[in-house]
Formats: sequence, C-alpha cells, structure tokens
Amino acid sequence: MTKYQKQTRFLAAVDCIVFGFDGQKLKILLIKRALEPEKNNWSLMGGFIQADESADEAAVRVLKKLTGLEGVYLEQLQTFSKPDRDPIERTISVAYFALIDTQQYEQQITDEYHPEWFPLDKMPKLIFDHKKMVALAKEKLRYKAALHPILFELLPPKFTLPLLQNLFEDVYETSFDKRNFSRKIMSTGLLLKQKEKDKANSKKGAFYYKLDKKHYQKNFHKFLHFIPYDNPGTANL
Amino acid sequence: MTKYQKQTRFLAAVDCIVFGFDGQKLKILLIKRALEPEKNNWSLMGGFIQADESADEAAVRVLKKLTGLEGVYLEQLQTFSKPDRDPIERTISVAYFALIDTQQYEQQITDEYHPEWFPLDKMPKLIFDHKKMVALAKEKLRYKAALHPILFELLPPKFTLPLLQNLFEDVYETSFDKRNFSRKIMSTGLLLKQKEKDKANSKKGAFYYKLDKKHYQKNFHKFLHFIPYDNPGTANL
DNA sequence: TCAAATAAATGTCAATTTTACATTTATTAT
DNA sequence: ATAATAAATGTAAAATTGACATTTATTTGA
Repeated sequence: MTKYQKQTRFLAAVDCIVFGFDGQKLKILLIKRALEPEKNNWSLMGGFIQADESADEAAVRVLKKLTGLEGVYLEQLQTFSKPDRDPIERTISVAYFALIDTQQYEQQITDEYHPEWFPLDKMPKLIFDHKKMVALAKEKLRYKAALHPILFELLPPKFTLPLLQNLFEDVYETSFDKRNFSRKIMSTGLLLKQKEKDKANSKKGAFYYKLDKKHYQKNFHKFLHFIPYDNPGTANL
Repeated sequence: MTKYQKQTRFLAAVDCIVFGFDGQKLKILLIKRALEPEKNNWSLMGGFIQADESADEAAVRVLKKLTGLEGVYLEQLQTFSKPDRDPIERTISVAYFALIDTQQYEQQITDEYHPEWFPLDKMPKLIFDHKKMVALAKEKLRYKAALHPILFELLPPKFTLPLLQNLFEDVYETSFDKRNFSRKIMSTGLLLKQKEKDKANSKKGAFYYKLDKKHYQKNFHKFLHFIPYDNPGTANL
C-alpha cells in the first residue's frame, strides 16, 4: 500500500489578515473576491494551497500576489475547518495574520486586486467565516503584543513615542499616561533615541526612535505586560 | 460551476498531544502506530479528518477512540503542512493538545490501543514531525499556563498546595519559594480551602483545595505571570 | 506517653515596580 | 516678543515581589 486509499481529501486554503496602522487607527486590508459565489464581496486575502507548498509558503505567495507585499511579519493564527464554511466545496483554511508598515509598503501594494484598508470598527460584511478570523486575529494581536514587541512591525523604522503610544492605545482601546508609558517602554532597552525630530505633528517636535535590532532578537520574549486586566477578548488564547 | 475544479485536494489529519501529571512529572501519552510505514513506532494520537466533521470534532473523536477519554481540555495548537511530512502521501495535520487529570481518567483509558505515558525528558523517537509538535505543545503550555489557570486541568478536583507547586515547578523546570508561591496562588482568589487534609504525603497532612468554579470562568484571563523571565522556549508564541 | 521526625503552614522586611499626578521646555506662527 | 502647541520630564505613595526561618500538626517508635 502506498496511499491511504479510503480517506477523503479536502481543499486546503490560506487566508491572511493584514494589519496596518495609519498613525491613528489600526486597519486591515481587504479585497473583493474574484470568484463566484460572493464575487465582489469583501474578503480576506486567500488562496488555495498548492501541491508542492506548505501552508506557510502558500500564505507568503498569496500575500505577495494579492498585495505585492513581501518580507513582512506573518504568523499562523488558527485553522478553520467547519464542513460548511465554504458553501461551494468543503475547504479547510489555515488563517494567518500579517503586520506591515503601511508607509514602507505603500508603493509595493499592487492595485491589481484593488485591496482597501478598513478601520476595525468600520469593517464591511465579509464572506464565509472571515469575520470570525478577524475577531480571532485581533484577539491574538492584543494577546501577543502584550508580551512581545511585535507592534513595532506596524511602524516605520523611525517613529516617535507619541506615535507608538497612539498605536498601543488603539490596539488596546484604552489610554495610557504619557509619562508612565514612556518610562515603561524605555525600560525595555529596545529603543534607540535618534537626533532628529518629527516636526510634522507639533511645534516642538518629537524625537525619533529606532528599534535596537540586537536587543530586539535577544529580548523578544522578555517584553512587557500591557494587557489591561479587565480587557475583554483575551480569553481564548 | 459548483466546484473549485482545478485545485489539489489533500488528506487532512489531527494529532493530539495529551499531557498528564502523575504528582511528580509532566507526562505525555503515546501510542504505537497501527499502520505501515513506521508501524509499531511511537506516535501521537492521530487520525484522518472525516468528510462530515471539523478538525475540532475529529480531535475529540480520535482522542475518544484511542484513549477512551472524553470531556477533556482540548485546544488547537498549530497546523503542520510541509509537503513531505508524511512519506506515504501528503497530509496536512492540525495538532491539538489536551490536558487531563490522570487519576480521574485512569479507568477511562482504553487499553485497546495500549497508550503509554512518557515523561517529557524520556520520550522515545516519534514518527514523522511529531517531535516538533510535542516541542511546540510544551512551549505553548508554558506560555499559556503563565497567564491562565489551565494547569488545574491536570489535577484532581481536590489537590494540595504542595502538589500544585510540584506541577508548576515541573512545567517550568524551576523551583519556587513555598511561601511566595502560596501567597501568589492564593491572591488569585481561585482556590477554596477544604476541611480535609491529604495525609498520604506527610505526617502533618496538607489541606485540600478546590477550584472556585465561579471565579474560574470569570477570572480566566486575569491569572498570573509565572514565566521565569529567562525561560527559553517561549519565543515563538 | 513522650520524644523524635517529618513535611506543612505561616510572617516580615527590603527592594522593586506601578500608579497617579503637574510643570517645564522647544519650537513655530503671529 | 508673545502666544500657542504638543513634547518631555520627576516624584511620592501604593502595591507587588523577592528573600529569608520558625512554628505547627501529626505519626511513629522508643
């Protein structure tokens, strides 16, 4: 016997939740589905896994094809496998989430499949179970970012503390005291103060910071505990 | 068109890492594989996903069939999908981990497939990529148990503080100060002291505690931060 | 029944971390 | 030069953590 003869075979797909940050709001990137059914309805970036690639490779490929994005932070989220989740034919989908610096990738984003950014609180109706995927991705982002410095993936290489704080505040839907936030972040030793300032948002200007790449790798698992304790939506991870 | 005609279909399986605790050591349950290739070699509990069930349902079914276990803590871990992970035919596997109270389920465990317990540091060679799955499961268990009270799933309904401490110490491969451990655990408000003592392990006897089920649900996401900061193997989650 | 042995239970103080809160500073525009 | 704007910064009280030793309940055997 060279095959598991009697077993059912399934279609397998990947779906990517792409997060970006415009300086104010966390957003996700959606495209209009190309196929029937639900053609032209909003969808995550998805595609079928090919015979010669792993799900990870498929996610990279699909993301590249639909958005032009490459080399971004990409992490497996969860697999969705209810028999009826795709009405045409049963498809098992491995969901991923990606974090991108919208500025850096603005040029790269291909318009071929016209992806559009949506703030999380103004999402259109999504096809299939994509709403659930987004909800889970948001939860996992919060959960993980509370312990690991992944939110920097959403920022340009040089960023200010006020910008970073905006990001954290939007992700956790809360607000932090400026002084305490700054102290906590700086205590990680992950940020390097630059000499230049960003003068776009204030008269005084805010100093730029960069990630200290050396410490970043080494201290990835030693980050902060940023979950507000009464935060909902961190229960399932 | 009622099908996605041109796409490849894949076998899809589930594999379960079952954790148990014998009072001293964290262990996992393995069985001997029933099929060629690698027949009789040690394997996680696995099985193919059927046409009418989700991966979650398959995991429950497979666990029941191979071990007799039912109603246990079961959580999706990650999907493994390298094209060559199963040498016979490409199979995408959704891995799960389960936490069981070995005492309670000792009777339930079916001997039909003769599962055996192995301490994590004395695991035999496993088939396919199961070693990776176990490594990831151990990592995720540590990670999650640092923030959520899931290790109680490994204990009988009534347990002593010394037993609980043994469990934490074994999971994190470290030791805690008895007084500080007790204070930290009790501060969660999750434990209810019982009137009886366990006299099996000491002359004085140690009081039993139960989980406060009401608080358990409510405070699931408010647990403690138990990760020793220099703990390796918490980087990928 | 008394003494010895065993493991459980408990308390305190110093160090660290977190929280709450208001003023000063650099720069631009008028 | 002055006003306006947002950035940067410090401090004291409260809470948490970490380090450390003694007392207590019970059993067993002298």
